[in-house]
Amino acid sequence: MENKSIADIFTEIADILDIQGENPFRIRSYRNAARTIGDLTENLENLVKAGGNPEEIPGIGKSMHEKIVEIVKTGKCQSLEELKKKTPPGLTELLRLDGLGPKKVKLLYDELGVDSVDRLEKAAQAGRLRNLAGMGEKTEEKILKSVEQFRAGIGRFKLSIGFTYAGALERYLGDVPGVKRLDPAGSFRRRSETIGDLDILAICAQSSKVMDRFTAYGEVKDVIAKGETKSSIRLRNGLQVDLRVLDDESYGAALHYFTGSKAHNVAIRERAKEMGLKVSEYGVFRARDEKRLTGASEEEVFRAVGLPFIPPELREDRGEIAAAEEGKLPRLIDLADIRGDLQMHTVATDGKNSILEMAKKAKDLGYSYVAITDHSQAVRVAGGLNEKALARHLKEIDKANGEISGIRILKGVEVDILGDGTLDLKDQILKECDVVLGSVHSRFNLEEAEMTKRIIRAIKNPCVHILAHPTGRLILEREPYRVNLKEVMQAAVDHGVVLEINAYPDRLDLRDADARMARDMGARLAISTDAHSALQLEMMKFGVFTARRGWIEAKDVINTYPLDQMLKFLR
DNA sequence: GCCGTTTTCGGCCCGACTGTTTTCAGTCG
Repeated sequence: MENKSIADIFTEIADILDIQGENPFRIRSYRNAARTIGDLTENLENLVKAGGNPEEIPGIGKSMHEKIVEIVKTGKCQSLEELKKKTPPGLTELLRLDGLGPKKVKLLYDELGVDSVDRLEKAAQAGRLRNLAGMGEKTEEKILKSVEQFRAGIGRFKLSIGFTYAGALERYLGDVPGVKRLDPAGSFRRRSETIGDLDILAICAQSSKVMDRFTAYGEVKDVIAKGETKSSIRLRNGLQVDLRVLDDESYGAALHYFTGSKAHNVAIRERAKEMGLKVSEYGVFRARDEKRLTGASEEEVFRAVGLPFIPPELREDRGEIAAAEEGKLPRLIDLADIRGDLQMHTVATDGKNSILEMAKKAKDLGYSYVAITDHSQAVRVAGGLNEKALARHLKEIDKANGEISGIRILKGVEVDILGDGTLDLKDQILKECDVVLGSVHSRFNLEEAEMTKRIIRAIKNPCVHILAHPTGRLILEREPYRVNLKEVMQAAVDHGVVLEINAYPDRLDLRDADARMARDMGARLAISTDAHSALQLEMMKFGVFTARRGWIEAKDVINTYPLDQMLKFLR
């Protein structure tokens, strides 16, 4: 049983309770629990079976504990089954539609028997929604649009897509006269691995000018709303972008507010309330007389509630407020701390550039070392190398080192971990490499115990330095394979194997919360791009973002070390 | 349903916008 399945059950309970009009705070408890469980590294089923106590997890109390135990034991949750009897499960899907909340979903079901997206669409097309209380023709139109949107399957976007458009829009809007500031906020600013939309904040003397420019952007498909303070557009690829124009004096409060996360904001506001303050997107106010105290910068907002500045990547209500209060915020790693890149591919296998071209680009990025790590033979589609071919390739690397100065090219390989946990190449050739990455590219469907055993066997091989993309997931495309990550991490710690944060924007593997757990267990990390072209070496920033979201400091990451120290660590 | 250096009971963030309304409910972030 995966944690995600347990979290999904709690989310469904929350959705149904919402539709039934239950106590909103009870609903929030379920949603909070679902979020917390989704962030856990440790598998709850294993924890329960090992006699651990889920109630030690914040937001999990007696009732949730009992349900978790029940779900782990029976695969089901009786409370949810009871709820489903009264409210058809199809209704929760309707909640995913833009503009539809619990009240309208209930109304649609009670009055028209709508219990699916299909039926909703038919009812709307037949003009049967406009007669319902609180609905009219416009609502009907909006719902039809939402159905279309839903069908298009446009949900979340990888962070890298956000970068493409945030950058383009900043350049596009930046030269509008009167624009003083532009800041993308939201999950993008928190460097969340996926984003639902893009929020851009601006200070501009004449807001209508920047709004006009914004809604005329070349990639616009629809203008959803256009006003003096807020406009929304949808791009051709489905991404919604909001632009808000704000005042100087409340800019910091707004930036904090629109950066979120929602859970972080709630926690900050609760804290403010206890201090007799009120925090909103307009500033920090004294509660008793609404006197405005501050709000021009984020630093001021944090100071007003007695906290140092909390970096956006940490604002997930994962303990950052307590840490800030105790002066124990981590000194997060920066891109500038990175001294080398320890995974990349060349034309020898499935890369686009030569060894030298990769090294030159890395040198331009300011690195002092790179490891060339082409695939081993098992990865046939990539033209993986056998022992002979790798031996030749290593000679090529030696040669390339003679043709470039100012950067050291390390000899490496990404060797496949075969189904039984043995490696795809003989130890003898692996020993000639400075950097050996072990990774899984096949047989993703093993049972958890078998996969765990397989990977740990590879970790125990003294030739392996780094476990690459440890969970095999592809964001929005492929779930991680089933593996007991905590056991893998412990094995890595015990055998001095480094765990990778793969910076490829489709992977980001380990993910943030898991990297944090690994570090807490004493593991070292490597942040590597897995670049298949010279240009892709620039993706390092995505790995650094992930590390920052995982509370990682430079000292936890071996490719922030000078070459000698890094090599010493690998050996 | 969760939680507690004021509390084991009584709290639980805050405001804008939209569309439908004669004063507001619902949704969203």
